[in-house]
Amino acid sequence: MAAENNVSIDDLNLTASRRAVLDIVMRSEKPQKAYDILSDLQKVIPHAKPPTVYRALDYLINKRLLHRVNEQNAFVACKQSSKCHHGHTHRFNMIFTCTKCGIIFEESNSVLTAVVSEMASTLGFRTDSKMIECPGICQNCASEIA
Amino acid sequence: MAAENNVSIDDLNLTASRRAVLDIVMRSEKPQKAYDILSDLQKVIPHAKPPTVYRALDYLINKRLLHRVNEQNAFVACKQSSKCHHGHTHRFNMIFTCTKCGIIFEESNSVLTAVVSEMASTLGFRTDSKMIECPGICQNCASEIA
DNA sequence: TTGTAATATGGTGTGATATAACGTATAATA
DNA sequence: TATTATACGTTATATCACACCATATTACAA
Repeated sequence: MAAENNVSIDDLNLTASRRAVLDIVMRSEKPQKAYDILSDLQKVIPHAKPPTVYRALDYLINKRLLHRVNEQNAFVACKQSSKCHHGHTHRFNMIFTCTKCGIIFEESNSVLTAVVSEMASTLGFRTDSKMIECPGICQNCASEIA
Repeated sequence: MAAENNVSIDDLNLTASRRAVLDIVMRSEKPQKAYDILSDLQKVIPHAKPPTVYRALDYLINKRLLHRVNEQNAFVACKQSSKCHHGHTHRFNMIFTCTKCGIIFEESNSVLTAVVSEMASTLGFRTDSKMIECPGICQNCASEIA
């Protein structure tokens, strides 16, 4: 397969499909569904199939560039990784997910990190991803309901 | 439909299928998948179909008897509800989920509750379910890998 | 330069998860 | 009784995810 156009920085092998998937996800505020990503991807890589997307997503998640939002079966750019590498990766990030509109808020917090770390270690539990999810309703949707 | 066998306590309308689904989920330590629940359910209600299970699950989750574990697409009995109603329902419960074996640990903690409540209210975010998920690897699986 | 291992991709198919839609039955109540 | 709300039966389909096998590319050692 032609790999002349790959970009490799920082141990990152961004092939055409990986770069395209990363672009698609990063361009959106809200988490993107795999098959929506596929539709967009096919505009650039017409022969792309579901495995094309899932492989790229797996790779990018492993590289900590994307998160999977389990509550939505969807994928979003990692705020921390995309902005900087200021050494905050040991912190826990809370993802508040709106079950109405799908908007998410990703927040890091030292007290959160401390308490979750302690709970996990008490259980002998290893927490690799440092991503926590909390479902709920965002302010916007809450006001529309009321 | 015959509803003579329904049990209604505490505003709870436990029809045959709901009671059976609740039993199936409560009998297991680990979260149960919907189609596994369906298989078990069909031993009691042979004509049960996927909607039968999902309707019962929705109902039981709304009544706070079950949780959905998003990381696993599976369902588990709520520790708090099944044991008692000691007024701890305002607390946040963390569900640590092992991505290897599927075991979960549900823990409540006042510091966690305080910090998450504060983060949520800063964002104007309403957190109804009070369930937070944190994926990782349990001690057992971690030792097997090593 | 050839062999080989590691990685990435193409393409097919299918397993696993979830719900829409429509009709019917029952229960509660005006 | 008529009306409404709720629950259920059933069919079909939508959605999500990956196993599998073949092929292509790269890097590197022999």
